[in-house]
Amino acid sequence: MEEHRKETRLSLVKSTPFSQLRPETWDALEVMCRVKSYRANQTVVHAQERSYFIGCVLSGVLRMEKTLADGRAQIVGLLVQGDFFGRVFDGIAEFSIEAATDTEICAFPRAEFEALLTQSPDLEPAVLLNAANELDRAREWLIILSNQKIVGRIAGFLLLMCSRFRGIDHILQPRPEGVEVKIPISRGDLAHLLGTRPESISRSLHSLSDRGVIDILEPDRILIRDMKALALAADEDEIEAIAILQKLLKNHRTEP
Amino acid sequence: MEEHRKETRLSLVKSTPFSQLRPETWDALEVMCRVKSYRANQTVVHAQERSYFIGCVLSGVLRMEKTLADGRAQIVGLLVQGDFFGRVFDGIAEFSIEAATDTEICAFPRAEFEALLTQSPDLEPAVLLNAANELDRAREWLIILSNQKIVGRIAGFLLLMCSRFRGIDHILQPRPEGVEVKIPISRGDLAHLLGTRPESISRSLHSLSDRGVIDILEPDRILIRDMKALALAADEDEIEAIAILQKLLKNHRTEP
DNA sequence: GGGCGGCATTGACATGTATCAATGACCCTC
DNA sequence: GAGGGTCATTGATACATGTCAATGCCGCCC
Repeated sequence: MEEHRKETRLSLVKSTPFSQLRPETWDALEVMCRVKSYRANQTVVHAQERSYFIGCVLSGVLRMEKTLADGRAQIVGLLVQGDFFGRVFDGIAEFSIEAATDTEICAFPRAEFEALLTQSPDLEPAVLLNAANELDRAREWLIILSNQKIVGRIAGFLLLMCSRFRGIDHILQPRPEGVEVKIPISRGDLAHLLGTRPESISRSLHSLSDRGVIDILEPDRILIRDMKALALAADEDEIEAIAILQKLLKNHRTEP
Repeated sequence: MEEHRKETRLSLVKSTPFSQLRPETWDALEVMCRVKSYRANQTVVHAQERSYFIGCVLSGVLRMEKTLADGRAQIVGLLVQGDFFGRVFDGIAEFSIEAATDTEICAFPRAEFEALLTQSPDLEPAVLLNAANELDRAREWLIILSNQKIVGRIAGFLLLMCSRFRGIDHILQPRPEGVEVKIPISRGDLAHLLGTRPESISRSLHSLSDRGVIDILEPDRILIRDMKALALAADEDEIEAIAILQKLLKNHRTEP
């Protein structure tokens, strides 16, 4: 049990936004938190319900969802190791949170968390910064989703994974040929997340693979070979122009 | 000058998220803030630059943008009366902010704002709640953008305007026939915001108009006649089914 | 007043993507 | 090992949307 607490603290320390916490506050946190486990597809927080804890992800991946009027759910974000969730000073969650994979979270009783917050002024900037970062991340998603073409969205998604999940080894692994990304959700969920359909995801992914930008090792393991080309694909379909140009050159070579 | 301060306070009090502030803090705010004016398309905050103030919108509309690698700008959100912007305890903005229309903002020097924050503990929940609300709003945008069909995105956009800009009379006006929404940005910007092109915006808007869901009084003045149908269009294209059904019935009537 | 430029709209066309249907791979259970 | 389920993939087709081009409207400046 003592071992588990230490592990918990370790995971917390690793999370960037809260890394500015002072040692004495860590001790307090260590006493407060409880580790909870969830299985894939289990619901952690129901939308519109009062939640009595603030959570921090220790392992696994969670998805935030909004349930639409017709019953379908729209994914609005993913949570990974080190991410906090739950509304401080308000208990009502706007979005429900479900485990995408088997998950361990660290739960802080909300009342105690808030009390700690008001008591220690040095904690406040950290929490606010955390909120601001979360906001920026949500806006990153916005940019990806505003991409007209699906290939662009997928490229943006992969790049976002790289930038956000850096250092989380069960998701991102550097290799000599490139970077391997583990997609923590199914094609269907990914399609949903990017505002499209599984079929389109499949096609776009294979299109990128055909161009040599990525390798599909397994359906959920993507190897990024050419990060620059991927960035081009995300920002614009400038890559298309390059591909067409290359094809033209090739035809020119083979023709005579 | 004294008059202007009173007006400023009035506008601030009207803003929902900060409405929980105590009177004594208002006095402090009132002393601190400076009113600044911007003309349409003027830049208020440059991305990646250190900003020395926290802003609150008094009048007009601002757009938050991310400048992409290729020079184009992607709009990630709109700011209206009562919205705060600027990162507390950090100064570096991730996104640039530009005036979409002529704008008046209230600027708090960042250092003083932060000092005030640490001094008065009752302010903290308000600021955190504000951040959380902002986050939820960003995720609302996400849901709208994840809509596959453009009509759905526009419907979602109009509904978001209704829910967010309630009470801001120069944007939203209740009328006997419905609710009039003033679109504060050009078709091009709107298209950009919704991840599409001006032509598609135009077509979708007129499609909704043909169905009687909305009226286009002027290009930038939309009258929502049937809020329920709009919600259906946003959530799903169930409205399509209705339209097809109605057309079938009409054909059936005219045929014999 | 006339010319100019920006904006919204419309049409025709090409392209991308959703949709439907079918297949194969994998995992789980029996 | 057989059978049923889910998931990824692929193909064919219809539809929505991007793209290009042309028009008309309006405000601005000379």
